[in-house]
Amino acid sequence: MKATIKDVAREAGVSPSTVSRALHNNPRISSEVRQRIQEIAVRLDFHPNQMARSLVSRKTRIVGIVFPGDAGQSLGHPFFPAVLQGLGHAASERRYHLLLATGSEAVTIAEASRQLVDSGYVSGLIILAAEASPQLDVSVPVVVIGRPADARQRHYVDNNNVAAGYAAARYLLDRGHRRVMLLGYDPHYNVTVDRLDGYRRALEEAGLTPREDWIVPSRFIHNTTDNEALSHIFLSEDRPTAVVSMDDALSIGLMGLLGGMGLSVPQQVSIISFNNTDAGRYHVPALTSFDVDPYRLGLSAMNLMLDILKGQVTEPSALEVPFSLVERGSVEALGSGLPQW
Amino acid sequence: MKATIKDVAREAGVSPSTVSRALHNNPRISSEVRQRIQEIAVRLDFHPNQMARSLVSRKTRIVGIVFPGDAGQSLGHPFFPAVLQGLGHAASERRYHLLLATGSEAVTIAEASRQLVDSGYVSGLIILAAEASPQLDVSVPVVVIGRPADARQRHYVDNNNVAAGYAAARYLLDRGHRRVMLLGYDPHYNVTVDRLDGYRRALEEAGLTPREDWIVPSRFIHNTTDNEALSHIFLSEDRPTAVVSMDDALSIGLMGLLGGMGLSVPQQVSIISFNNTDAGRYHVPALTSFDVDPYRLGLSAMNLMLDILKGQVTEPSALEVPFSLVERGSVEALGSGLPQW
DNA sequence: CTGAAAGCGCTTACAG
DNA sequence: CTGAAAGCGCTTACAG
Repeated sequence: MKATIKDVAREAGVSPSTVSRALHNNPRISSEVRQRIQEIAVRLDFHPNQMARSLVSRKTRIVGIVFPGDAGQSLGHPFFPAVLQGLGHAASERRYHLLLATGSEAVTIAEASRQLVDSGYVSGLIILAAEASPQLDVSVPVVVIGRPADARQRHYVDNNNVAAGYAAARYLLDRGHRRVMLLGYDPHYNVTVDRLDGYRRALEEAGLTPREDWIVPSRFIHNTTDNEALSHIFLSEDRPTAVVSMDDALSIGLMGLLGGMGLSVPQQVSIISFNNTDAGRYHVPALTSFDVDPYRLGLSAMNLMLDILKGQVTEPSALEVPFSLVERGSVEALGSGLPQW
Repeated sequence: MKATIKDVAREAGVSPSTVSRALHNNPRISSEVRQRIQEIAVRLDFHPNQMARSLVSRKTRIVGIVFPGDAGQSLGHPFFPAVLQGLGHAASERRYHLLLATGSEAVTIAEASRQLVDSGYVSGLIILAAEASPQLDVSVPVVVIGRPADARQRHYVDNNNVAAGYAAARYLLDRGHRRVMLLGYDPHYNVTVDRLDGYRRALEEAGLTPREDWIVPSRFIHNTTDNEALSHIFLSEDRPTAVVSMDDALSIGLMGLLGGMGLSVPQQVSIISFNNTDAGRYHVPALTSFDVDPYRLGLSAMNLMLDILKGQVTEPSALEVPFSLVERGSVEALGSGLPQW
C-alpha cells in the first residue's frame, strides 16, 4: 500500500497539516521538524497523491496537447513529433506532464479541447498548427502554435511566416525566375495564408503581378492537391519555371507529376520547399527547404505556458521562432545548367 | 463556474447520490428520474470532475507512455510517432488519454515509470521498445512493446523478431549471397538480439558459420556505430557482399561509408534493412526494408492495456504483430548486374 | 510554531 | 427506488 500523508504524520508524531506544510517548505514550520518529516517521507517512499492535491488546488501538473485533424493522423508528418519533443523537454524540466488529446476521428480542435478541459485533467492547453479560427472558450490558459485568427487576444508562438514566404519567393527571384508558382495554399491554415502574403509582396516588389491561377490550393495537413489543375498549369507553354511549395511532401508529389510529364527538377522547374523533412533530404534531387524549427516552436510554447501558469505572463504574448533555409539541389538559377528545352 | 454534481442535484430536486447513480446508469434508479437527471446534466453542461472521481475510485482514464532513452529524443525516429498514433487511436475509442513521460534527460525507463506511477495520474503504463531488462515493480499494470527479459511474466506485444531476422538473412541467401554481415546488434535491446538469433539460424541452415567479427554492434536507439570496425571489414578482400541492417538510418550511414570507399549499393554490397522509413524510401538507392507495423504495435498494446484495466485479461499475454517486407533497390542477386570488380 | 476542522467533488456501502 | 453519511488524500483558513 502506498504511504499517505497520515502515515508520515503518525510516524513523525505530528498532524497531517504539519506534514503538508513541511513538505511545501512552509517557513512557519521549524526547520528541525521539517527536516525530520522530510526524512521520514523519503524513508516511507511517500509521494503526495496528485489527484487529492489537484482536487483542492484546482490545478494539475498536466498540460493538454491538441493536434489538428484527427489526433493521431497528424503525427504522420515529422513536424509534429518534433514539436512534441520540444514540448516534452520543456515540460520535463519543470516536472510537468503532457496529456495527448486523442479525440476520436473527425473530432474538431474545439471539441478535442473541450473534452480535455472538461475532464479536469489539464491546467492548460497547447494547440498545434491551429486552423485559422478555432472558437474556443475554455477555462484554462491556451497557447497556440501558429498564428490564430484572433491573434491579438491570444498567446501564441509562430515563425514569421510572411517573412518566410517572402524569403522563399525572393530566393527564386534572385536566381532569375520570373514565373513563380505557389503550391499548397489552404485558407484554413494561417501558415499558408501568411506565406502567400510574403510571396505576393516579393513578386510585386520585383514588378511582377501574381497570377491567381498559379496559387494552387491543397489541404494542408493532408497534403492532397488537385493534380488536374497542376497538370494543366505545367502543360502550358508559359508554365512556371519555379515553385514555392508549402511542404516537402507536396513537393515530392509535384516532382512525381512533373517527372511523368517529362519535366525535371531542377533543370526545367525549380522548387523551394518547407519543413526540411527526411523525405525531402533523401529524395533525388534533394529539396532546398526551410527548417521552421519545430522543436523550438514546441519548447517556446511550453515555456510560455508554464510561465502563464505561474502567473508570470498576463498579457497576450506572441513569440517568434526563427526559421532557416537548407539549400540543396532542387533550385537552379534560370538559364544556368542544361538548356531548358 | 463549472457545474458540480450538487448543482445538478439541486436542480433535479434529488440527492447527489442519486445523480451519481443516474449518470452511471445504475439500474436501481427509476428510468424517469434517470432521464430527467441526464437531461439536466447536459443542460447545465455538467462534466464530472475526474480528479474527484479518481480520488475515490483509485482509477484514472489515463495511461502513461514511457519512451526509451531521453524521453523526447526517441521521437526523432519515425518508429515512435507511428506507435504513438496507434496508441492514440485505440485509446480514443475508449475515451482514454495518453500521458507522456517526459523524464528529464538521462532518466532511465525505470525512473520515468516510477515517476509516472507515483504521480498517481496513470492507471497503467505502456513501455516502448524496452531495453532488455528494465526492473520495474510498479503498482499498475504494464504492457511493453518489444520483448522484455522476463517475458514469461509480462504483458507485451512484439513482432516475431527471430522470424524477421531469419527472413532478412534468408532473403539474401536466396539471392546467392554467402558473405552476409549483420549491422546494428545491441545487447540491450532484445529486438536486435532476436533478429541476430534468426540471422544465425538462417546462415547455419545454409551451411554457413556466422562470423563473430561480422556482427557489428551499435547503439540501437542512437544509431551510432563504430565506423573504424566497419571500414576494416569492407577493406578486406573477402568482405561481405550483403548486410542485414537493423535500421534504415544505420543503412544510410553505411551507404555513406561504402560510397567513400568506392563501393556501391547494390552492385557491390546489398543491404536489407528495417523500419521502412521515409529516409530509406527516398534515398538512392531506395532501401529494401521491413515494415514492422509500428502503428499496429501501438494499437495492440493499447487495446491489451485497456482489456487488462477492464479485468478481462489476467494471465500474462504476448501478442504478435506481423511484419512485411517492402522490396526496393538495395538488394541485388549475387552475380547479376554489373561485374563485381 | 502546530493542530483540529472543514472542504475540494465525487462514490458507495448502509439504511430505509 | 432514494438519501444521509462517511471517506478518498490532500490543503488551508482559523485558532491557539
